[in-house]
Amino acid sequence: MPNAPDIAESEWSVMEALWETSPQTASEVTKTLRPTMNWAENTVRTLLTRLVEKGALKTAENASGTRTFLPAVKREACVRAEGESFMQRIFGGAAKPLLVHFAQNSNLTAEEVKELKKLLDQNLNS
Amino acid sequence: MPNAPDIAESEWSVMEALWETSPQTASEVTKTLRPTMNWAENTVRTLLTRLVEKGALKTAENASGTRTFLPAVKREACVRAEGESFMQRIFGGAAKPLLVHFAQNSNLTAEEVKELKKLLDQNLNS
DNA sequence: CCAGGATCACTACATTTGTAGTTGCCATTT
DNA sequence: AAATGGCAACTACAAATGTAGTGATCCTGG
Repeated sequence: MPNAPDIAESEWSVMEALWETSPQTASEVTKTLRPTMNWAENTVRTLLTRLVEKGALKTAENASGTRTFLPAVKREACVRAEGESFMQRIFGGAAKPLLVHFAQNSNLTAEEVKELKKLLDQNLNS
Repeated sequence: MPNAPDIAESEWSVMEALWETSPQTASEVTKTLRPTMNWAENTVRTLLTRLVEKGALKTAENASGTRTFLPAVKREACVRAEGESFMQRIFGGAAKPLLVHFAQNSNLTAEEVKELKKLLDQNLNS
């Protein structure tokens, strides 16, 4: 049981909302997402249900007895899993070409470059 | 029309085979992929057809009049598109967090770290 | 007490993806 | 000529995804 279920693209937005703030009821999540995704409430409910089935979310009840949703998996774990899979698919699993690609295709500020270089060094010493 | 069509995971293997060597006939591609993906030839043909529909591949004929396939889009463009979309989905479109993530989650050799740092610097000066 | 909004649990339905199978046609091989 | 082997064009079909709609309940304000 990989503790990071497969999360589809639309589902990811829902997860983000709950990683950001939880627990939330279905309608709260809907409102949270309203500005970005203009989804019908039922759409959000479907996604929530699927995520619970996948084990990505858990449910609980709030004071008023309404069901609320909260993450059952850590964001970091899911990011790692997605990242792994992406790296596998596109870069044959190798981190360096991936880093090269993004390093070359991004406009980083001098500040960011500095931070990244520091991180790279730490990565070595650890 | 973004010149980089959406390429699914299985399809990606087919594309890789053709970016590596092209043109190839359907059965050649099948043989090329045989070791990794153990696909029936019809499976490969289906993927090839879909990729042609998507505009990711073109066809031509070889000397013996058999249809051959070859990329219609550059690998680099597709990698960029996939990368964009991934960065968008998982890191809200920001390159730095993405780079931080992969820098931290990869075991790079001292050599690789050195190269990457150099790249980051170049990225700045350009 | 009754209507209306909130919740839930189902159902719906087109696309995309993964993975083939079936059939028809042609050129080659006994 | 009949059978065989490739190749092409369709068809198949289930699971996953995106995006809802419907019907049953329940609680709440008039």
